[in-house]
Amino acid sequence: MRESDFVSGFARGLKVIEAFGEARPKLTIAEAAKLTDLDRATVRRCLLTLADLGYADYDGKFFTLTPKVLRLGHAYLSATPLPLMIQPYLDQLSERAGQSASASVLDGTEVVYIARASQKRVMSINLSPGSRLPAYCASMGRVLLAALPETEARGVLDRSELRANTPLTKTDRDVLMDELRHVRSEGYAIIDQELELGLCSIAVPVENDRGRVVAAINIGAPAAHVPAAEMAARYLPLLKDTQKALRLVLR
Amino acid sequence: MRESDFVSGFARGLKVIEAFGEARPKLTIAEAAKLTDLDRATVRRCLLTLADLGYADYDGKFFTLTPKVLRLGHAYLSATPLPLMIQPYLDQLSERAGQSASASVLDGTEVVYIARASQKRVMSINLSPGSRLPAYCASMGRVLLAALPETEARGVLDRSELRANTPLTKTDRDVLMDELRHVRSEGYAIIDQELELGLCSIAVPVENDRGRVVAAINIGAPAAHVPAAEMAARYLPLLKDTQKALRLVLR
DNA sequence: GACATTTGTTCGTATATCGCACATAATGGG
DNA sequence: CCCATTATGTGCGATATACGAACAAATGTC
Repeated sequence: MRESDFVSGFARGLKVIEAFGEARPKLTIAEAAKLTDLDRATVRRCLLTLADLGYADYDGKFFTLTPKVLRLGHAYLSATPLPLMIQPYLDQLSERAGQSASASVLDGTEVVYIARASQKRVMSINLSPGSRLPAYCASMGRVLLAALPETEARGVLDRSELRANTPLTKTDRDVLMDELRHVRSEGYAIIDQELELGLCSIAVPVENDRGRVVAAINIGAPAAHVPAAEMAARYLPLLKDTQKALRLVLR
Repeated sequence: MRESDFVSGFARGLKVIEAFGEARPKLTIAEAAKLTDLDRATVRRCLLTLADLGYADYDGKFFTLTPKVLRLGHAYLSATPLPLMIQPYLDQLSERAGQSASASVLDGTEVVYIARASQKRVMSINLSPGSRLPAYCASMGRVLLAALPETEARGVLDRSELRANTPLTKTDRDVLMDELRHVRSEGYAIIDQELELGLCSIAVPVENDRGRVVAAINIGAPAAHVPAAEMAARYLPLLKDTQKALRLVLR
């Protein structure tokens, strides 16, 4: 691609949108400029553009995103067959398991939730389509990383900031690579409170009809209710059923 | 705002993202150009920019969005406390009712889903955060419009294209204004197959602790299973409970 | 297989945008 | 209340981008 085929104004604008998030519901021009590392004048123009288009509100001091930005994510969710296809299977899976079930894909070092069927809420973390978790300590992340060639998986881990979210979190890259090999041979991954104390999850890859891994699905359960050791016995058959059904319908 | 404070390259790019959707998972440059009414060369630059940033894939012919675009919508969902706060209540509501429950806010003439807890799939329409429905014929839309000053509500209706989605759809603006007054006095709205044949729904407003309406929640059910006349008796108490709980936690 | 049509790509130029520097306005501590 | 600090707004030259047209490549039609 030639350099002139790149619209930097567009790229800058997207960066500004992403500056909003978690702990930053409202931003001033200067804050957004710092977060995006762009010139204040540029950020200002982007924010005013967003406001003009109805993607943001401006009270003279703070900018806040409006629900209209959901159109952008929705463009993906409704345009991509995957979330649409998976959702009903996820609903059924969640119901049969009596626990929350989710589906995700890998994006860089993170897993991105593309669909979710939640049972009662057990996690402190709120998850919805678009939510992201670090891949290295999530069950679906392990499964998706295991599906990559070793060198690529290693690359992702190298780029990941390996934090010990709990005392149980595995943070050694070599240990994690061993774990991925284990996941690959077993066909599923179990996370025992590595992300959050009290939470276990089990995931399997979702393959299309050509055997390519296109996503992962998981079931999460409170450790108090379902010890990690029991996760496989209780939920693996259900997950495998869903996996099998999906393989037949995903092209 | 001065004209020079508008980044048209950014605006064009966003338009290109929104060109993807429902029936358009993959677009060629020419298709996207037609849909956005932009020059082919311009669209091409936007799409190549998206691909370069990882928001899109390009196989030489078709462009498809990647899960990375979910970051954009997620910037709103995670930046805005509302969806996060509501989700667990919605999950509980859905479970108790045994039907899908949703939350939405008003954006122009449409309601935008900000959270959803789906039970088995009963609707032909696929709904997820970011999905939009015309406000005039949706239960949450009625409730949200009823919360506006009369003149504003009327303004929204004037700007709405009132289509008769089914024989039961109310499309007369005066009839709708009467309906809004009724909704306001009763504190809930029921839609009997006005959006889609076979689908009923009931909604109540969600107020914060200062009594301001900040969203709406609803329960949808198949008309065959739950006639419109029974909606209130079956689900209004549950909705009112949730409404009351939310009023206490929303600031 | 030749022709018509559509689609993708390149290029020159008019125009819009960027980033800087400066002006102005708000904020906050002493 | 003043001054230091930080944030916002604006004019301008250098630079990047959009447009339209022309060309190249692919696709579809007969």
